[in-house]
Amino acid sequence: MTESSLVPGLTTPEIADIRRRRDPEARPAQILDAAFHEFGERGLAGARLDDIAKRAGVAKGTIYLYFPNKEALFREMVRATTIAALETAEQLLDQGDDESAESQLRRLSTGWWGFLRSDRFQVVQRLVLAELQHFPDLMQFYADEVVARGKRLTGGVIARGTARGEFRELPPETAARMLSALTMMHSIWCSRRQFFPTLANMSDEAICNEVLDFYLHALRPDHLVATGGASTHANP
Amino acid sequence: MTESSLVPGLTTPEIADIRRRRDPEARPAQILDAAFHEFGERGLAGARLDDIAKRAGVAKGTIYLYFPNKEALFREMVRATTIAALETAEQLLDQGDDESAESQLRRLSTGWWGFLRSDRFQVVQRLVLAELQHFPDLMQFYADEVVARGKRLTGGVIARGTARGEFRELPPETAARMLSALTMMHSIWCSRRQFFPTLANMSDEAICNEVLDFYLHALRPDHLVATGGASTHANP
DNA sequence: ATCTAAACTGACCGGTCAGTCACTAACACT
DNA sequence: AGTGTTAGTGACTGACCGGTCAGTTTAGAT
Repeated sequence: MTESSLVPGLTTPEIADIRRRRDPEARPAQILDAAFHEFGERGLAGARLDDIAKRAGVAKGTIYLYFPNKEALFREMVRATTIAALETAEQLLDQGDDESAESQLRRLSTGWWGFLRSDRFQVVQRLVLAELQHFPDLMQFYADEVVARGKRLTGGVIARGTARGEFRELPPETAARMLSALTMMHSIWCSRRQFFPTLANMSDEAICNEVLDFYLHALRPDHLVATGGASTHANP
Repeated sequence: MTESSLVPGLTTPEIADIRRRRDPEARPAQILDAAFHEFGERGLAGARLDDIAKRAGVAKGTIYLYFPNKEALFREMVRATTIAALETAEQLLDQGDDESAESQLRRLSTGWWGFLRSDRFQVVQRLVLAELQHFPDLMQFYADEVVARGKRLTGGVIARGTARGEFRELPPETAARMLSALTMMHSIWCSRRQFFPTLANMSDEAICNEVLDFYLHALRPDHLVATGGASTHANP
């Protein structure tokens, strides 16, 4: 903006391409990206379209070329982010079939944890908790596509572990839900680390391991005598 | 408003007391109560002072007699609700010292669960997750007064259990945090029951028990052979 | 009855912001 | 160069809402 191509006919095509070339295909993603930031920071009511436009590097009017109104932009933002997040998560699906269920679960959970801790997911999670009650269809979408899918995946691994006698008898759905609860809540707390003394001086990885150790202990068959080993007792 | 006391001199004192008596002392609580509803529903930016006033049965101006502005009202609302919630929770403190740690923990957690599931707490929780990042001092207050206090209480019981050999060796802080994570996340999910098929047809009590059974299993000493018993396997 | 202070009211003001639209810029062709 | 089409702009509008304040009502004192 400060320096401009004052000699229109003379600007080399490359430069012109870079800074002025119109690329309508790219616009929606650009706007959604900015919306992601602003909605994440301020929520639906608090975010201003002017700010979203500024961040996206377009005029406010341009937003309305691609989205009918603020609410639709919000919906699309949640949808798009959720889907993008899912694609990331899906890459965890590569199964090591001959692994023990425990190590498979550890691998899966560690990947999942990385995903939970990503910026994008933190924002989506906050929005889901704060605002999605007013958008039942979005909530349903999220519940089906994120929650149910994740639960099915984890549940499968656990069922396999139970069948192999690695884990105790427990409905896979329940077991999966418990793992979800532990990891999701910890990921929420992690993003507020400053306020929780104990978490403040633990690394993300350490927290993930602590959760997993705890969780796997709860899955151990009653009759098995676990002889120490996996537990981490590092602490203040 | 529709029917009025048109004969001022004749209204009996009692009736006058009931419907027209001014009671300035009561106003803040009344307003806070309405604010609780509206902020809980719409968030800080989304709630309208006109609506809060209407719900409180006062004029908008009256709010400004007791609170300097919207933000202060929000802060006070969170503070007041948190404190009220704490007082409720504190009543759980009556200790049964000779109980087993397990049954004490169960009693404590069941009470705590009831608290988590209350309307007031659900709202506070949503607000904490959604907006308290913008109010670091409130967040700190919440972390210290609610989270830390709760953790200390639970941690104490667990430490006692560990000392008595009922529970395995595990930092009480960690153990308390795991219980928190399980119960809080489940209470959040419960308030969105419709979207989670499995939870939809479980009672609050059943969910609480499921969580506790799972949790206590994770606390069992490695060398102990638990012979079934407490697990609930009711399921679709 | 009259007066006063305190409590309360709600029309109003001014700033903010979602949404609009008349206009301009860039490209794609002849 | 000329013309049509598509993409993009940003000043503007009107609704909305936080905050104010001149005025009204009430409780109680005299």
